[in-house]
Amino acid sequence: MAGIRVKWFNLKDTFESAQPLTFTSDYFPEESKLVYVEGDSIIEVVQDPSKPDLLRVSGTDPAAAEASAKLRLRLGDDMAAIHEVIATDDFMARAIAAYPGLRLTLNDPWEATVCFIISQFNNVKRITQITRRLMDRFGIGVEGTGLKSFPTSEMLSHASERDFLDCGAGFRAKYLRAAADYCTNNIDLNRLRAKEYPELKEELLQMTGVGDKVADCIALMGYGKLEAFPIDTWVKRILEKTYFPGKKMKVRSLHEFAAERWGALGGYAQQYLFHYGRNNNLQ
DNA sequence: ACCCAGGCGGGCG
DNA sequence: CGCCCGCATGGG
Repeated sequence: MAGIRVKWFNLKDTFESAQPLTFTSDYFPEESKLVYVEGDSIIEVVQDPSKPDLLRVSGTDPAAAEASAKLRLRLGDDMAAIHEVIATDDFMARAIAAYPGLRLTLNDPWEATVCFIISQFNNVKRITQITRRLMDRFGIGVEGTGLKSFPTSEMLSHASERDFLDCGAGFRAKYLRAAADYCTNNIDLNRLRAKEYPELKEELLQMTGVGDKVADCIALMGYGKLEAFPIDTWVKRILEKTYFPGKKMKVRSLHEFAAERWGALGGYAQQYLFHYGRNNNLQ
């Protein structure tokens, strides 16, 4: 296994940045290893601290494993160019300097939908907990391992609200129930890949339990629409404190501000704001 | 005990 | 429309 050459990529920071990858896969710090399920096989990605610019990727089919890692970890992104565009001020420069290897990830649209429905009014630990229970209970085991695949919408369409409650979903159980039915019977999330961001977001907003923030998260991390700029409580607080001190801003205004400032790379700017702000206790 | 967490839908003015 | 409120659950 030759491995993949990377620059400005940090597996651990990326894994820890509260993306669907965080909720659905395992990271082993002592081995600097990410393990996730792709279809019916296991993919392992290792970033040895002594050789951080060479990723070792393994799987049943080595070529397919590398292709998967490149896609899901967005290894083709030109981070030097992205850093340059989103480093609009000192705050962003500090965020980039703190986590220069932080990347967005590309996740399955349905997985992203489930993860971010669960994420509302919730915390990262519990989002992970609920997601793992769903996988454990409704996913399909991968042969020779203890891991399970992420259940499809069809598989979850057979789950009851009680089942989701038992996984700890709380008031989001009815949203998950509705989404599983909707994505099985009324819409094919994979068919939305061809749509541009504004139209895609409109489609996603049709789902009960998917509002402005969750729709942007799905667009960004499920479809790779880099202009999407999810505004959650953290991002809102950080934007207000950094760019509008003393003011309380409306989400609508902040969307306009972000679009103006970071444009087509708003999603990356948001991920750096979020991760840096959250990990450095900026409020 | 009390507070909050990657928000959303519904109801009211 | 915009604003306000309740909401399940579990960890700090």
